[in-house]
Amino acid sequence: MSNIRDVAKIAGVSVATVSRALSNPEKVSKASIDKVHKAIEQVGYRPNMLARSFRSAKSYAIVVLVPDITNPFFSEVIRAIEDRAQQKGYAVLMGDSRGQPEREKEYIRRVETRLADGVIQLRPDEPHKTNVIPEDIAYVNACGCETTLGPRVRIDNRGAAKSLVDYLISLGHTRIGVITGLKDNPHTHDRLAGYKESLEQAGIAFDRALIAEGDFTIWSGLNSAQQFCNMEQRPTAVFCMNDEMAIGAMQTIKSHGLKIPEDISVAGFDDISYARYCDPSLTTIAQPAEEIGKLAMDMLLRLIEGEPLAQTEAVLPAEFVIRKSTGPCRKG
Amino acid sequence: MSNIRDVAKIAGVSVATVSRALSNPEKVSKASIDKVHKAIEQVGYRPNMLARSFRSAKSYAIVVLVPDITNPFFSEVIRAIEDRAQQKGYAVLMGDSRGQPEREKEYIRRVETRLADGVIQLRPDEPHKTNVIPEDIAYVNACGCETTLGPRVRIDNRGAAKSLVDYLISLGHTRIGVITGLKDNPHTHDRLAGYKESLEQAGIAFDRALIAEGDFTIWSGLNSAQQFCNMEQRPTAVFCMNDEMAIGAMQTIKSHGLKIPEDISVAGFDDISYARYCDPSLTTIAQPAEEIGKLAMDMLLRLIEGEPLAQTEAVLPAEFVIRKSTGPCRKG
DNA sequence: GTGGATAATGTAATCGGTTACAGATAAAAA
DNA sequence: TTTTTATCTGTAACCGATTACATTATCCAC
Repeated sequence: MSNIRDVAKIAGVSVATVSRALSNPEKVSKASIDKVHKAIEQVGYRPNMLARSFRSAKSYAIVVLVPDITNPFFSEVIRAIEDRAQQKGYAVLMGDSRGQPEREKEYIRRVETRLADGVIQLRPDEPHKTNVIPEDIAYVNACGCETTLGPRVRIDNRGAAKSLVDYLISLGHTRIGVITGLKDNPHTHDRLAGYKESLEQAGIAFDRALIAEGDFTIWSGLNSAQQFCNMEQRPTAVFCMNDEMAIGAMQTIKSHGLKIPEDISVAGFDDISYARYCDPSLTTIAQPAEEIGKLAMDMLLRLIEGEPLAQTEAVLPAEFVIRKSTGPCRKG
Repeated sequence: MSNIRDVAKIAGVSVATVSRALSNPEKVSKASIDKVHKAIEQVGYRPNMLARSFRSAKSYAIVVLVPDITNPFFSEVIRAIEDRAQQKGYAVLMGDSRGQPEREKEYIRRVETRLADGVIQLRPDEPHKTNVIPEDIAYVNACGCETTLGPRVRIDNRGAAKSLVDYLISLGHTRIGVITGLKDNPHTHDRLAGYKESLEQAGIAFDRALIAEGDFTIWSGLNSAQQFCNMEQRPTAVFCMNDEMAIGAMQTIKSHGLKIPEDISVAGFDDISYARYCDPSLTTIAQPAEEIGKLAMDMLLRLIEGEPLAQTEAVLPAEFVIRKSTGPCRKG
């Protein structure tokens, strides 16, 4: 492997000139630049970026901490982050924590040990209580909630949930079931607040029996819907806190011989790509995954560069997408 | 930021002792180790891994080159790769090329410039013709085909496709449509070969009109199925070369008022998680994503360590999963 | 007590870049 | 011509670890 000194020797200039020819060409004469490039060509020189990073004390890499990369919503956000990062010359380290605090810690350690310059977290919570992110590392939460601390990008979960439930109520539904995420997940909290707000505004009493706890997996949607289907007085609509659970719920509902939306309306949250293609297509809240990722990356870059943030919180608009899985209440 | 010299000073030992206490504790006395740890605690020292990587000329990172991270099959493989990498102390750099050769090149450059120690490619082709991967970099293809060069992990695409078509034929189908991937994709080639082999063995003539070219997206499945539904003599079964296209095709077929599998059977490939939950659930070939990822990572590690590979090609078994989207031919 | 082996430690070179500083050259101004 | 200024280049220190090599301390055998 050839290094900068080899190139300098061949080109007949000093290492400083080679270095400058590559990173500050405006400080070097055209003649030298030509000689340097010719020499680089000749020996097949590739600068050792590890050395450069080491010297400049910047790794030009960031960590994306995500609970589960196979979740399509997360992978869309990651793609957007990666896109922006690549534009700015940064690499993205995958940090699939699988919900395990130790793994999360491991990745945060990468930042502390200078292998990455910052972290974007794709989880609504603050890092696990035992893994408080050190004050001095650059950090942005890209899946924030109302209660999330630190710089964050989020949508108005409560408002989005409310508008969705408002719509169901406008269709005549009064018994509206909910399949939530895990109880202590802030998204669950915010979206449930929107649900309650909507009911209250419409003068409909809150019924604990209509709340089923899921965990954002298809599987939990399947199970929770079971519970609704077996009730003597079934809900006429079900609001699922993500699309995966809605897809699972639809499966269960159909297997009970019930029709969607005639017997039960179903709505989801996120607008993953399958939402459009399931049967029936799913009414849902479209999160702007692309913008979330881009904006989070931009904020993190500012933090890394030490520039002040224009805003520590960005609330992006979510779009309400009406498809075929919701319809008028038949039972009046 | 404190460095190893600060720690040495506080602990009252030399930097060499501190370094050894951390990486070769068996060479240091217990007394020194204690002093070092106490000092580390005191100043909040975190070793600069960038310096370590630089010195040891290893980045302990690998690049995963993937055409599209939002593809659920890829993200499962990536998760497995990441899992193994983390176990072995390696980081995974996301390389979402979005099919663009320049981006792919950019990521390969990261390896050449020592920012990563190797590459795992999740695309059946060799790197784009213009981006030949240099001989001297550690490289494994995790989505290989019969024609893939270099170390590779793959399934028997041809055999899997054949067994699937064999099954359709055993159900009485003789007009079996195919929605392929892009024409020049090696997977398309291998799977089509399996299809033809099966037909030939059953004495069924190959009919060009039953082949529709897709591109592995849901959207292309939707469109290609359109073509089949409009034929005067429709196929009674459709083999889609991945699950996304099958999901799209089912959508189109149902929208034409046709029943699956009564009027048309549909089969996919990959067994992504939605295959089980779409309506009807999808008959498909389950690729062992987990094993593919793990094995590819293990092979790459051997290459990085300079150990010889036991085998340059690993062919893993694929499982044939029969669900509800396929049934006996009614017209037969 | 002496010699030799073993264990523990320290000094300083080293990895491959970047960059402060100084020196050289050339062009412009006096 | 001399001075000033701008442009270009080179020397060498530096980043923070690892590690070869040298040194010292410790222990055991004879």
